[in-house]
Amino acid sequence: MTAPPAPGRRARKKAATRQKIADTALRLFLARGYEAVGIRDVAAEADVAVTTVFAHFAAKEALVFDQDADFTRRLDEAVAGRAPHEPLVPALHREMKALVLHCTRNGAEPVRRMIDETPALRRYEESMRLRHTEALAAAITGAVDPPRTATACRALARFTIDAHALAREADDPEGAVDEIFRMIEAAWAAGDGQRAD
Amino acid sequence: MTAPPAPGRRARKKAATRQKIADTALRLFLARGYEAVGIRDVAAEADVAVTTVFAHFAAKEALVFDQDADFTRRLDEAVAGRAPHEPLVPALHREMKALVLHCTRNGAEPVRRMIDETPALRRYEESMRLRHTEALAAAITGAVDPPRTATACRALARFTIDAHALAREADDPEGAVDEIFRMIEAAWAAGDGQRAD
DNA sequence: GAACGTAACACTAACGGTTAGCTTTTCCTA
DNA sequence: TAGGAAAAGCTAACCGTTAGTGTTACGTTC
Repeated sequence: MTAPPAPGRRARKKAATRQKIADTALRLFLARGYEAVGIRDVAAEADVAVTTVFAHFAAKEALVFDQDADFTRRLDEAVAGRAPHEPLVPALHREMKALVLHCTRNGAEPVRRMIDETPALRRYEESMRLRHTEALAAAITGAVDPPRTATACRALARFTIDAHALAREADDPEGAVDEIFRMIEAAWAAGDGQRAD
Repeated sequence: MTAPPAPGRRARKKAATRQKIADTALRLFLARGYEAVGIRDVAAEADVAVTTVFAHFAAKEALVFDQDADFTRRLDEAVAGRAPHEPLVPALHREMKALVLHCTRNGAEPVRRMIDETPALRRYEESMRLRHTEALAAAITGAVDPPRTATACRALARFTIDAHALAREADDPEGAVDEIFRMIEAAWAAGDGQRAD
């Protein structure tokens, strides 16, 4: 789907630079603390110019959320690419559970702790969720049959993304996802009396 | 509850300064655009020092969201101060409808349009919602009887705040609140099989 | 394979939000 | 009325971010 056709030296060097920046940044952040490390520190340690850092990452916070880029894509596929006549909510449930498992795996705890302790990173994560929510709402609106109201579709999108946020903070993330999706299932069924205008 | 005991000249002057800053800022923002107006412009036009602006407002974005400060308080009261044995969700529904009405009243459209058009303000609003969500979750957890799981309480808090966000973007805000709360009611009832650990 | 177009990167300088450090003014209160 | 403290001012800087402008290295085309 997103297969690299033929990387080429230029593309490989670009990817390597990006990776070096991300690795260096994460290492410094974990060693000295996110706020104690400046962009200029990262650039110097990675041996690149400050402008190069911003050519690869839109903001300082984005250095921390490097691998979460395919969040939207995976949810889109779970919605649009599900088996014919497979109900919508269980498909979201399944994919969300996989995403939560992926985010709570071993090795991610120090990063997660740093995010939880840093207001700027929490804000950034929440703004990422806002983007994910809007993308998911569009995917749901286009994929639900028979159609539902725009408000119901956008509510489902928000509730689904909420499940991710809530699960990450819960003691038992997997169990939390299941519990929340029981609630979401009921909510989705409750609005079923109404059809899209 | 938060009655000023005896304002005193100092407190009055402080409030006046704060008000002058907020009014000046909003006027300049609406006249020239949020991003085109700097903090130094606001300070100069309000005839105060830059540091004084930040003594009253935590950030530039907070200048726009001045009156929304009692959001948390109103929801808290709706939860904790509701009539004995009044169910939780209808109380939230009622208060949220009032809040949405208050935010979509005449006269607020230019500000709302500015917020919608400015990414920094949208991000800030979402981070305010994060705070509101946490406060509401705590209030719900302490007020629900018989107790429910922590996850269910926090989910209800998030869904409630979602209703606010969704309603503001909907064509018919009041109708959207009603529709979403039908979903929330079902979600809350669905989790009722489980009790707090 | 030589020349051209361009993507990636570097460098400098600045802008704008934000804060620290310190002084001055103004009010409260003992 | 004197002393203390809150409020506001001033200066200077920090830090994330961007614009402007070259410079290098790769890809492509003849």
